Amino acid sequence: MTTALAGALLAWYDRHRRVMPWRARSGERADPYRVWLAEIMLQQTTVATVGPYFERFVKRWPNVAALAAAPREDVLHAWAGLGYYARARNLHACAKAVADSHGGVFPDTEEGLLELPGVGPYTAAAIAAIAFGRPSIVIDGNVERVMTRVFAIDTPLPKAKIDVRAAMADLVPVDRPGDFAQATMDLGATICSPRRPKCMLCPWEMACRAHAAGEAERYPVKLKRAKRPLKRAIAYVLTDRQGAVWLRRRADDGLLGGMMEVPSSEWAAGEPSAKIARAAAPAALAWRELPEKVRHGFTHFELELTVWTAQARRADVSGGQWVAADGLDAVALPTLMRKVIARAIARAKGTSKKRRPKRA
DNA sequence: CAGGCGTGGGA
DNA sequence: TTCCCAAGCCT
Repeated sequence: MTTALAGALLAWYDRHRRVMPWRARSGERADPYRVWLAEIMLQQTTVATVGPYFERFVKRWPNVAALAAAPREDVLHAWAGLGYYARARNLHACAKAVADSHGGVFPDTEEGLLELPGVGPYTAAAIAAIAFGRPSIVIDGNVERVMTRVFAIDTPLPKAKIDVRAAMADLVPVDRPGDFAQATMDLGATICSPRRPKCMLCPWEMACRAHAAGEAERYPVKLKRAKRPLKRAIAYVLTDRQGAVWLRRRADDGLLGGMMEVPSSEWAAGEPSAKIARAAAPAALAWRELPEKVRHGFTHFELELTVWTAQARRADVSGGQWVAADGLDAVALPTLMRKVIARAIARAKGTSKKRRPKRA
């Protein structure tokens, strides 16, 4: 059964369907591998950002078997810059699980999908609906916003998800669950936006209780977030005579897990003392401090790195690896580390004459 | 279960 | 500048 509400949304979706590389054309069956890959990439990440990454991944690894057979380092490297690197580690683990334990075929139920690494409640429901036509209830941030507005749900997030799920129970049309899922997310992304929602264009305008009360923007109700603390540290960029940079791999768990880095002192609240800076340096060398610091925002804190550079011989350090300047694009460097290295190399070449406005 | 976990863009 | 956010998952 399709309710009037769902019908109106699907009609809107049919008129405004957005073309995206991971989306099946109207009437065509979606490829579970592409749906899965896109859903993982889209977690907390914008469509615009994901686009080029998705294209590169499917071109290089056209199916789950190919991805499972790839060295993990290649996957991490291809993911570099996209953020939330646990996704990349889980992506590879998931591909191997599907290839090794499921005969190369994705589970076609919500419960089965939920067992896979990196696949949580949202992603399992989304794949089940979009790739397999299961009538699952798909709730992401967009859907939360849409539904808390339509039904005027005042419960603060994340608790509101319970109420949203209940409100949606009779809403999912069994004949087009995948389209319905994508339609509710598209509605949230394009019409029912966090600020200044375009209610006059919304297929649910007449039904929306928040809009009727003139307070759509008040939903969803959420608690205020604390301000992000600032941490500081020294980052050490060692180069050899040929310009190769000394890198090492971060531990597999935690921040930027499994990715490459330049060494740094402990990331802490205060300004690192000269003593700490020397003690944390990977070798006793003629270090030079760059005048411009590197700032980088993480989800829960802001980081300010002071960059120290030095020229070294390979015998000065052990462990890690030396990567030639023209090979840096070929390793799994997160954006933060690319910024630091770029700053150091620009400085070494004397090309960092970045003009900045004078400050009082 | 609250907090850890990236990044880039828009207001 | 600063804040918020964007198709969440894991522990």
